[in-house]
Amino acid sequence: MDSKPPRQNVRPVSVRKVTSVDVARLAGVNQSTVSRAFSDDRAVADETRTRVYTAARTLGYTPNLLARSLVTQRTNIVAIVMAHISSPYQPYILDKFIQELRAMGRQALVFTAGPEQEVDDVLPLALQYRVDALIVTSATLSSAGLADCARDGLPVILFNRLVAGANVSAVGCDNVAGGELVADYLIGAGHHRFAYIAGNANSSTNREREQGYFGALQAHGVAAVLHEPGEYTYESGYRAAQRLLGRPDPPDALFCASDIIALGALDCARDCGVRVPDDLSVIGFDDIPMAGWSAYALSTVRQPVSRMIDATLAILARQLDDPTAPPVIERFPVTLVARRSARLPQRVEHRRL
Amino acid sequence: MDSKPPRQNVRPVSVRKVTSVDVARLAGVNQSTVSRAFSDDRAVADETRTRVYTAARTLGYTPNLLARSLVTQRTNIVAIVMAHISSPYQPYILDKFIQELRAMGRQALVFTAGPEQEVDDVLPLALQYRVDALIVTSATLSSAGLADCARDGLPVILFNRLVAGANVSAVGCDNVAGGELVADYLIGAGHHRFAYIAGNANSSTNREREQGYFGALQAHGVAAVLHEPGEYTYESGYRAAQRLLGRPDPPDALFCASDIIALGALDCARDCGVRVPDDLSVIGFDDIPMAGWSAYALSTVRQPVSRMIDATLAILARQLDDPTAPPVIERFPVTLVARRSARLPQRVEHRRL
DNA sequence: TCATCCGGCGCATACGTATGCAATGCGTCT
DNA sequence: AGACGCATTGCATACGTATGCGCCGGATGA
Repeated sequence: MDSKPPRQNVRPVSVRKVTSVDVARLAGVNQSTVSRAFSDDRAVADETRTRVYTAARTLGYTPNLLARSLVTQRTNIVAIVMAHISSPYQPYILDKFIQELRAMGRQALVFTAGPEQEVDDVLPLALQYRVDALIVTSATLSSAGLADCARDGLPVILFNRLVAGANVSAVGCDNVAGGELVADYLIGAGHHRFAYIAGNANSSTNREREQGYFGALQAHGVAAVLHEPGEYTYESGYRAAQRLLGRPDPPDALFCASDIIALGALDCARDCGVRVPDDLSVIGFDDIPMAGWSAYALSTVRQPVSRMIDATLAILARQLDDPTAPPVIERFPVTLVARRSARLPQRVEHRRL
Repeated sequence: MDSKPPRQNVRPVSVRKVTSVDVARLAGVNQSTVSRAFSDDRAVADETRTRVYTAARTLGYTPNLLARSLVTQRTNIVAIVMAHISSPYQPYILDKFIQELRAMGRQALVFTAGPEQEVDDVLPLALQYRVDALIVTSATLSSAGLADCARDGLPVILFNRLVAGANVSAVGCDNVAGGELVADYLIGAGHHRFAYIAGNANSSTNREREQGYFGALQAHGVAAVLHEPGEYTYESGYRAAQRLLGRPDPPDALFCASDIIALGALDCARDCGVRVPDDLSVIGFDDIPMAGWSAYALSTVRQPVSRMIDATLAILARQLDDPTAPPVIERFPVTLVARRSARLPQRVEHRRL
């Protein structure tokens, strides 16, 4: 009775394409009923539902989310655009995002911007897949593409980044306050010769941390501060520290734009025979896991990453729910985690005596 | 003349859904021509093509890859299933995979298996999105789901993992030889009391490395070897080292199943006042970037990661090209990178004298 | 000059699912 | 008893693109 054309498939391997129609036929129902049974539509009798499920199981049916997305106009896919994942702060964030998104029933399509690549280069790719939203962790100062996306109703959320002009949501920490915290701490510890190793110059995080640090130092009457350019890598931190420590007038207090930079600086100090924190205090930013390792015991500024990620996803959910919701900018407070890479401020030492 | 029902959209925000039909209308051609113009089908005149392109640009048209995938039966999406990305060896791999996949014109849908989650749990999700292939980096000994996938013609490639029984492709390094290398090296350095800190017990990498290490030691007549269970984390390595160094008969040679474990062990030794490598030699596996940092200078076994990833993608391309291609298993040789965390073998020391 | 061929394009249909609407059957209320 | 409401299901169509087939016109060959 099966009058299908013989030998349609050339290859013996089962090119199995079980559709809801097949399931419907086996279960003796209409395709629409199968669809309803699988989209937890309550309007289907329990008895029918189980019949559909067993039929689906015997056939090995899996709903095709692409087809579903085509009609529902929702892919349940969120694009995550990052810079190099390699930098050790990113993977933790990425991991958490993926886990949480899955708990929300969404998947993550991950895009990494190459070394010289801008966000705008990978944006078209993401749009082609009709992702529901965009989470951007990549460092960019401005992006016409992002603004376009937001204007078209596609939720865009910047994580730990700020894009000038674009009317998009953003979640970050108070980088300026973090820089100020570090300055106060170092001054309180009685330091006199200050230095800063920068992260990527075109990133908002670097700019803000630098601004807070320099501003607070100036407020305390410190005029001259050494400034070394750099990027967010271990090697960059190492080399910048080499330049600083090789000077005739090396600093005794060093703030690094991120922990990974600070670790490089610490290793350089170690290799140069500079004692930490006796000769040099070093403070980082981010509080990555390695900062707590006893080889470094890096004093650093901690951001509430978990809360920031939760906030990001909350905004995401809201925007997905109501595309007309206005963009939100949330900043979280930071705290200074004192470990052993920086001298303790005087007042703390007094208290200890 | 436009007789569309008025006020279809409630919200003022442009719910722009520009389709190829819209572009076709503006360009004065048929929809199929637009499709051809965008799928580099040569059967379209240059003049027409540019007309289509300009029309698309003015409308802000972006091809809908979901719809395309529905008919072409190809999504150009590859699923990458990982364990925790947090472990510092994974991000580098992930980053490289994503970059290379994009160079191939494919995107990565990343799934992370939770702590207690098996690959089989996330597999259905991946299948629903009709991914073209599956790259699995997660640690699993056996998986019925993977075998099913492979049987259904979906290319599955295991990276640095081996799944018993499943007839799937795999790329890895020679973990057994690596373990042997370490054993020979430590014996050559004149050590007598050996220990091993294991990674996750149910991972093939751990089993193989352990097997090579213990086997070579036995071949050299070493009978008793301390064995500490553990998992692939810094903390686990730290605690295992604590247990080992707290013994009345602590080891003087330690092989850790991975670098991240070794770093924990090194920090524990540092905190315990055990000198490395004078009192204790430590060797890891993987050669993650941190192994080269001067705070650790970890001697370790290096795998040719780049070549392994390239091989993986080559297999992928082949299997996508011809689904009937048989599964391949490739193993790459490893090398021992001698740094300063382990005593040098005697013969080298002799040569130095 | 006519037959042939081919590049270029339109027409129609398929991909797999969701969903509004209608139809059916059953229970309940007046 | 008749009307009405509700639950359940089928029917038909839409989502946006790719592609086989056919048509047309111009170029080429004899």
